[in-house]
Amino acid sequence: MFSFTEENYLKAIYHLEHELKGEVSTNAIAERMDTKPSSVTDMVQKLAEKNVISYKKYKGTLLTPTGRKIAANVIRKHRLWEVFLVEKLNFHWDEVHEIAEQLEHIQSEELVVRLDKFLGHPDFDPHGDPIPDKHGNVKRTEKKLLSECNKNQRGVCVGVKETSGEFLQYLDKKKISIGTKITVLGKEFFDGSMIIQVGKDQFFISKKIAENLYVQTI
Amino acid sequence: MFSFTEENYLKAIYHLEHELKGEVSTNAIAERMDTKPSSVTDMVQKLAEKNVISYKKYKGTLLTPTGRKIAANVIRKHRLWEVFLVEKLNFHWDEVHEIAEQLEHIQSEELVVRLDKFLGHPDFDPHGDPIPDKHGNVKRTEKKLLSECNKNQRGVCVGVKETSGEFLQYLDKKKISIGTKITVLGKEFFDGSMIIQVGKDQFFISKKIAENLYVQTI
DNA sequence: TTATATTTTTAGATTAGTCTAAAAATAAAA
DNA sequence: TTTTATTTTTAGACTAATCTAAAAATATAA
Repeated sequence: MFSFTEENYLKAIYHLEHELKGEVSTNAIAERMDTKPSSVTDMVQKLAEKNVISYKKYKGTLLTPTGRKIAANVIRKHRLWEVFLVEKLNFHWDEVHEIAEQLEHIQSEELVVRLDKFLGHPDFDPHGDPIPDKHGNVKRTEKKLLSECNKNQRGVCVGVKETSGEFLQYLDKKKISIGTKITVLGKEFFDGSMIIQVGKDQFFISKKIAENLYVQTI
Repeated sequence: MFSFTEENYLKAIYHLEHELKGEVSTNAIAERMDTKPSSVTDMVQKLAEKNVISYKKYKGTLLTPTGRKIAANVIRKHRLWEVFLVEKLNFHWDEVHEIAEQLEHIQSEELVVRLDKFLGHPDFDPHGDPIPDKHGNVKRTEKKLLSECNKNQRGVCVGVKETSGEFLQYLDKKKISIGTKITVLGKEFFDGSMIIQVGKDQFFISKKIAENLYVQTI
């Protein structure tokens, strides 16, 4: 139905629409896709023809509801495969993107249904980004940094900002991973350090740690 | 390195080389790939240029060792993914080919290593075809039909010839699937029927059943 | 508000993979 | 061994996606 390339354009426009909160310019797409503006013009004209984006010359583009659904589905597949790669094949968070970029284009409705079930219907990918549901709807619950949380708040770890090996190893040691529930027991205003609870353990973390952990408050 | 299309050509030539036990003609490739001979000529010239096949005008082609290795690796991925789809996602044997045709082209050495490990280093795919190892070597243990076995022979079920729903349901009922060990307890020369042992059960099967089950004798 | 800079589009070319139609080589039959 | 049939290759054209270079539209600045 839609080519590999067309799907990638739709995905890029989807992301840019949210980042820019409005029409997406030809140049913005070209930069994101690492291609030339003239190529983008050709493609958006083709996509407009297929009614997946609305496009007015010189005015930028917006996804149509159909286009948004297609894009969300590609993103759904991308994130489900990332969960698979991390949870089942033990890849690290920062190794899976390129592979998922390929897997997201595999065509099979049934495959997605079964993969989703196999993974236990996950809501977030290993980077903490929400996985769109089968209708293309996304739980757009803004993730925030642990450092922005206050005393007695609780959150689920949904991702990291920093992805260095040292940091990931630190988290491993502290048994913090995606899905881990964290409670802020105390916060020091002087240096931003915190006392947090993870499972049955309570321990101290520096501001630097708290600034690199994304949580979704609950 | 090699495109989706080039990989498919190499795979087709690999299979045809074994089926025809020698050079593969342009027409044979065209028929297998569902394309025109003129397109095949263009492609084999390109592949010869890249040293993955040897090609003499009007004389057909053969894989070079490099080409054979690439083809075997694509087939390895295809069959590993088929195992994944059947064993982990509970697809049926006859539903997985099309999806595996796509998955076989995903590029990532590490992915194959981990998938193989995750699946427990399987030797056969759900159709009973052997999975080439990482060097491209295949255990070319000719599978044979159960009907060709004699009294007291033992074999591992490695595949089916017939793939109708009724037949697969029959096998399910009798608890026969890939990897199941079968012993021929008796064989009736008059009608080719057999008494076989499967696990602790012993039962009668008709010639028709025995003619549609592939086993590898052990 | 006119001049300048930026963005976007058009025109024409390129590459991979395919096709049709016709020519050339090989194989089979008389 | 000629003739006929089949197979294979070449030549030229098409589509999708890209590019460069130049033109047109829009935005910015003097």
